[in-house]
Amino acid sequence: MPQVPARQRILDTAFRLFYSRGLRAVGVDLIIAESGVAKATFYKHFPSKEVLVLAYLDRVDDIWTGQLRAAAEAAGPDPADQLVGLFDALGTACRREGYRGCAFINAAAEAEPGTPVHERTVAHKLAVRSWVRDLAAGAGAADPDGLARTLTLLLDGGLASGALEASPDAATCAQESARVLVSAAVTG
Amino acid sequence: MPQVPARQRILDTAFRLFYSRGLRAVGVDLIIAESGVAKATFYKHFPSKEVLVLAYLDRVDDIWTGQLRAAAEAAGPDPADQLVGLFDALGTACRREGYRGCAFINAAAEAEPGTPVHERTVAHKLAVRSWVRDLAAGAGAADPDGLARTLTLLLDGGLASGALEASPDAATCAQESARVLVSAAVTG
DNA sequence: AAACTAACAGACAGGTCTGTCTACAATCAA
DNA sequence: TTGATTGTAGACAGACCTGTCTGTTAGTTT
Repeated sequence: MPQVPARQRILDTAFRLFYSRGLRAVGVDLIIAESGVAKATFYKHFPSKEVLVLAYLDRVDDIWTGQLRAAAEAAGPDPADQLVGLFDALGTACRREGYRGCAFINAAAEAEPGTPVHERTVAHKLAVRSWVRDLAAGAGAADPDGLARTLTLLLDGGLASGALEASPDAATCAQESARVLVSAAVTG
Repeated sequence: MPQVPARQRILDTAFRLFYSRGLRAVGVDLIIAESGVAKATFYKHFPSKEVLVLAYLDRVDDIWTGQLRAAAEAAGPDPADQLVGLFDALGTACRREGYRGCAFINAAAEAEPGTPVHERTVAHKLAVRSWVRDLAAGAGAADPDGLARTLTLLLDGGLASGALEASPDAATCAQESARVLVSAAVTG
């Protein structure tokens, strides 16, 4: 009896390899070898590589969304504080060993528009922005939509920059700018 | 006598295909076929695919840097106006047919850290930020470094978002935020 | 005990990738 | 005319890709 089920081992390995090396750079043979699974087992759980990629993206979505919400809630009950606090998740991510930016942005860069991978990325970004917009509305922003757009721009910029230089300066800078923009949008 | 030299045809084709489909998705055979060139000719001008990719990135750097400077200068002589005006280049880019985001960010997503392609991307982003910092210093910002960091975050965020939804809302929103942040950083 | 399930091991097919190679044609300068 | 340059055309090698297939082993259920 395996300590960890085969499906889980495949997904764990895929998560690590896809994120650190990219989708096209990692073949199923490598995932099969590193997860210590038989090829037939792999294709039983994931009928094609694309299915595995989508499962990987779904897991990333779960994790990242959870981290954003946790960071926001840790900032206290005030939605305006939460809008600033969510950037703590960005700082934590940038500091993490092996950080390579946003898995969704990276995936979209390898997928053509209209493909499931690309659309999953669009859906993820829309969901995050929608959540930020709700916070902005709760904070009493004059233009919740605009504020959400701006803050997600900063967030995506920080995610993209973090992939290039591991310095967390971008994250703290994004957070400071968020503080300025939030207070300007709420009081104004 | 060919109207356009072979080297130019190869580079033009590579530019179009690499940008629209990604580096790994486009093989040299496709570039050779679409540029109407013999394989030996291709490898005479570009000893390896990576050399061609770097030449592609250099061209992107030339074009994008030129567009940023032109947009900045079109905003007038005041550096503070130029810091806001450079976002016009982002709006123009997002509106362009077949826009797929920042070629450098996309390239970095497909390249491992430490590779020439990745380092070329880092160098490009540093060069842009250095130029923005000079503008910020000229505008009399209290913290030119921080302002440059913030504005390039917005810029990269806009470039990344634009790859997902073709709407130019992100660009105008980024510009409005830039206006707020610049005036806050200059007067403050 | 027999049947079923899940997993293992790995050969195989058909395709694509990069890069090298040979052979041939056109142009231009000495 | 001869030779150098630049190009075309395409076969080829060796590696890697995804996905299918056969066959074996171990544990569970009936």
